[in-house]
Amino acid sequence: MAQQKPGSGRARPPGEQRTRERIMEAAVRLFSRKGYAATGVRELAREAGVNLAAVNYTFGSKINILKEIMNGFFAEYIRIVEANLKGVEPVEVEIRRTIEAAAAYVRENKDKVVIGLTHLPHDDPEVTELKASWVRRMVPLFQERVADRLEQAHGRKVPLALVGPAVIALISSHFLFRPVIEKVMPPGFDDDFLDQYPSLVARLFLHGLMGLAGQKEDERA
Amino acid sequence: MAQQKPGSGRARPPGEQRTRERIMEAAVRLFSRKGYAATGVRELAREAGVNLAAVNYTFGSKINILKEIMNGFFAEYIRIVEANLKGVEPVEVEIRRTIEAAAAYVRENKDKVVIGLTHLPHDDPEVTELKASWVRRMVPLFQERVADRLEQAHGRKVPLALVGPAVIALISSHFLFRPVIEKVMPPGFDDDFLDQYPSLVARLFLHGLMGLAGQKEDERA
Amino acid sequence: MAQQKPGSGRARPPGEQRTRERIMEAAVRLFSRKGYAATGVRELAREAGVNLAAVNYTFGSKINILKEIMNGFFAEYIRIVEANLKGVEPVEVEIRRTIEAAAAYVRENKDKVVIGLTHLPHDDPEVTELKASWVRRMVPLFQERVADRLEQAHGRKVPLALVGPAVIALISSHFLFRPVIEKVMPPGFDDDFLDQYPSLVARLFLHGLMGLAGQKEDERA
Amino acid sequence: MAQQKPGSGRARPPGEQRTRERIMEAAVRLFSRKGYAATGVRELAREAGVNLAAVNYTFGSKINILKEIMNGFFAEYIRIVEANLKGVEPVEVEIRRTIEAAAAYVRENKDKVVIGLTHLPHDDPEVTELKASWVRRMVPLFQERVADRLEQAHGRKVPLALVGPAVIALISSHFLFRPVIEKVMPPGFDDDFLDQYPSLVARLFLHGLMGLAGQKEDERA
DNA sequence: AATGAATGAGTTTTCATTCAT
DNA sequence: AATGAATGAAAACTCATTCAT
Repeated sequence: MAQQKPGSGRARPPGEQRTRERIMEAAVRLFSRKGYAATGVRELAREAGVNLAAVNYTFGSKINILKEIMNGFFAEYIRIVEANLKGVEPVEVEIRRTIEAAAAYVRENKDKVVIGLTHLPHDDPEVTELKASWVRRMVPLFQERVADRLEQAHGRKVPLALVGPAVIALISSHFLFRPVIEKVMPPGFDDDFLDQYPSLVARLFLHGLMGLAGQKEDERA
Repeated sequence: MAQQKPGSGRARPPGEQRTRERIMEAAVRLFSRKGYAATGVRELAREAGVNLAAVNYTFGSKINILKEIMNGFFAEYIRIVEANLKGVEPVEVEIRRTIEAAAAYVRENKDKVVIGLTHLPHDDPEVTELKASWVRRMVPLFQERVADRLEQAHGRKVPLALVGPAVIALISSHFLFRPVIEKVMPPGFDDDFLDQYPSLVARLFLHGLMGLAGQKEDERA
Repeated sequence: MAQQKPGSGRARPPGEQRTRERIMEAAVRLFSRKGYAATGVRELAREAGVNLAAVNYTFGSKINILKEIMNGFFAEYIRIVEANLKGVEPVEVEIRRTIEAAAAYVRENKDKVVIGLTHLPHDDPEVTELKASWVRRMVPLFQERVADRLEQAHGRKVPLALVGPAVIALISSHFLFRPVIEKVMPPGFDDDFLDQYPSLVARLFLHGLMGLAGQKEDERA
Repeated sequence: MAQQKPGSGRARPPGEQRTRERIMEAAVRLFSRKGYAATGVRELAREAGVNLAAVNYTFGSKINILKEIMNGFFAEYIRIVEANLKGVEPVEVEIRRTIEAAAAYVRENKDKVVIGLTHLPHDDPEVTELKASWVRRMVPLFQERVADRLEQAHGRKVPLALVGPAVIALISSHFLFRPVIEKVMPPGFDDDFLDQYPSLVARLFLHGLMGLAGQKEDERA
């Protein structure tokens, strides 16, 4: 029901098979601007330029669209982490590269990220479980390839419950506040800011992480 | 339809003027768990233990409850910043103290923070403007008391559009993911994690900020 | 409950006893513009500048305000008819004088008239009965002092079920359409139209009535 | 709240596309008895025998039903006027024929007429504008084909702001008061009254109009 | 495969009225 | 005598979903 048969050769106007894609694009746009709950299926269909019934016909139900968006986002995120945190180069180098890659991805997929971060269906067990299952895959990854190696190198434990959420929030924070930032900052402020974004974010986080892992000098706080 | 037998006036024991507070508390709880849009006024009234009509009677409309929560959160946040970033002690000391105070506040007001961070009425101009007006007050504060002083001290500009959102997202990130973390981490993982939380967060961010402001050594990235 | 004690000498700010009057005035204005059902008690209280509860406190219920307005209008209308249709002068003269007086009253009390004419509570037995009881007083009046005398003089019956409603509708018609007329006619169109109004209306109706009562010449129609 | 078990699609026997018509009929009945504002959508749906949501689904909103009724009434009214006031026969003949036709239409469509006459949304600009736009089409029609010709023939101007509203009010007046009349008159009073109605009304108004247009004998008033 | 018409359950908000003070 | 706070009921409308075609 969620998987579409691609080349069924039906007598439909060509280029019209894109119903599914158009709905997805509209959903990403709308969910990220108004939130999942505030977005109606009618509005979604209108924005996508498809028939109202096509939404449920294609995805089975509204919630499946959200799930698909989230799965796409988390899958790509974890792919980036796995591709860069291979454990063959120095931790610092790998971490920096990972964050830069993730930040670049986030920069190009602002909307999906905002959805993944802000959706709060803490009551809907299905969605919470979906999120949890992805996080369960990330925890050992971070534990082995970041936390353990940092502890070995610098002697301090870094708490996963802090840095795990922190990376993702840090990377996304600018885009989470984008609509407000645009109202407040002078136009053109980000002409090259976005170019530097991945590198800036990586430096910010990497230094923070090192500070967390290392130097005992700041114990009294 | 011409003769109506309506409600019967006040019913709960007199002196029970807590209606407003009870609605606010219920709203903070529900909005932070399900999001503003997904929370119905009915549910809100039930959770608060007040009459359905009391919600609109007291607040005029649902959106005003959200506005009040947000105003409360931002007002306190800015109060903390102003109280700690006075410009009399070394920047680093002030920054650390500010973040620790903010993190402690966030730890005690998880729900309000989550609401302020995740609500996405990027279409509702009133709410976006509310957020923007608070941010407009913060920008010069951060500029003068953090960015400028750091530039003087270490010679590098720190981009406000990055670090501004970053602090707030960093401080809140753990609580943003809390429901998922609880499903994934072993029970009891945070017995003293929360105690250390403000200090950990402060160290993480402060070192990151210093890395951003200082050492030119990592220019190629 | 509907009757107020006028000079009770209470220690209230002077000139403030006018609550009742202010509500009545506001009601006449609003009911005539939006209709009884579309006018809310809150709006009424706001327009009158009195407390919300004062409305029900003073009048017992919203419907009583309407009844009072209607009673006032019908009472004055019947008073005019009785005062002018005394049966001592020629019918034509009396009819003309009656209509002119009624039209003058209507001109000065447009709002009340519009209310009396347009309110449609055909389901609310109380209001229909109120209207009916006034009409029951008018029927014999018109029968004896107009219909019978015209029949004697000109030989034809004039149907009361036609001319009774007709007079009142005719007299009021201009004001019933006023808001539309104002949009359609050039400004200033009625600078002296309203002065002539009673006389014009009287002529229009009187001639019509005579045509109805008299000359057999137009039998085939 | 995340999984909803909603409605079950269409239920009534297929080919029963009468939903729209049934709603319209019920609306005409109810609006004319209780007024637009006092008629609830619930009641409307019940009376029409359709699902509650069907009302808004079919018409978009309650006000559109009213607009459609009014447009229908005014369109037919103007059609009658245009068909009969062609300017080829003597004015008197044409006027009489027009009024008789209009009165016959009104007699068969009492409810629509009552709605068109009594609805008072003098605040709702959309409805007032709708009325105004129809009246704007009538004004030149009456001016050229009635007022001008009468002035030529009898030498006196007839004020459009009086006679325009007057015809329509006169023709409709009996039905405006019908519910009251029925309570007051003896049963059976109108066994042939309604047959004669168009001809009576035409005579009443035509003579009135002539009186207005002609003989200077009653100048002092 | 695709859709127009419909559905039951829900939404937020407003209603006229009441009553303790 | 007057009113602020509250009430049950209903208002108009929208929801995601369904199903006959």
